[in-house]
Amino acid sequence: MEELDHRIVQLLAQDGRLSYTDLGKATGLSTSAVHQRVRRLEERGVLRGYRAIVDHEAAGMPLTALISVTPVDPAAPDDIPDRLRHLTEIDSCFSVAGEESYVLEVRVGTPGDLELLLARVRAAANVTTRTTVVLSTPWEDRSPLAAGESTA
Amino acid sequence: MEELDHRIVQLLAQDGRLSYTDLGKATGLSTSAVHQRVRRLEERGVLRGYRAIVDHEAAGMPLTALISVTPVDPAAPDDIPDRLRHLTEIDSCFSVAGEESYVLEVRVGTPGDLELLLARVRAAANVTTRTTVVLSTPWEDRSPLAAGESTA
DNA sequence: TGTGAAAGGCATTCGAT
DNA sequence: ATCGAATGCCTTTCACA
Repeated sequence: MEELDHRIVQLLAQDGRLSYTDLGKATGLSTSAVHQRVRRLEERGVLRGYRAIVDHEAAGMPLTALISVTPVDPAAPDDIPDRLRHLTEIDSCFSVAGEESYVLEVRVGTPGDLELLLARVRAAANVTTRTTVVLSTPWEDRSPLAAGESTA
Repeated sequence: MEELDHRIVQLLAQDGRLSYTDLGKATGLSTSAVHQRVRRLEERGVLRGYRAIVDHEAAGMPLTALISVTPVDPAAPDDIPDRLRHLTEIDSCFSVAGEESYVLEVRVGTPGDLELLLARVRAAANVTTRTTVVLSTPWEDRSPLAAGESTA
């Protein structure tokens, strides 16, 4: 990825609503030039979309936890993500190397909600769980970009 | 939070670039009414900003890992997040309950980069680490919202 | 890839309800 | 709180280099 595109991605990762006009000023390109570059970045899948960042506390989901998941039956076909996808409290689902198979990042309102969620996770996917409660989040979602090489 | 605001937040969490016009159509409000509500949600801190979602692979950071961090000296004052903040590969930093003190979500380009990052984490914060490599990510960042209660 | 201009849409403000 | 209208700015497209 070229330096100019890199810059554009970086700026949009910080402020997804930057206008093409401002993006042009920031990069020294014309409005239509940045517009074209952004379109291409979207088509290539580098820019996968735009989202509002919601405060979890304000959204009524102040409790974050990490749930490590192990299948009860290691011989069963692994469709665990499919079995868990309907649980909307699961923010992210990672398949991991290590003792456990998956790590789930979840958001709930209360410890009671977490207890219920764990029961639903175990029931839906036939797994055991090990849960780590998040006490505070010094920072989150900084979306790092590679420094300056080409991946053309 | 009221039902209408909830809906607005949900829509913007999915598409942060939705126009107020479209938001109005989706909620049955006028453009200026949704505009005012969004402004208030931003002021209250419910909507914390807008970001472009960047594909990690395309951004040159295809390797994700979770690093559990334990202080070498439990008596030392805990300024670990401050000591780690400059490491831009760290996407998120969670303070957690459990055997370890923090869990870091990191993105790097290669296993070699991960090795270097671990050395920098240990040196910067005087900690030991336990690393879990992410093999694949069935999904990520769904930003769940509380279902339907009032938090006015 | 880049530019600049033209057209239409949208954000933003305001007075009224 | 909501609406509808008015004004600029912005997006989007197009002809051209």
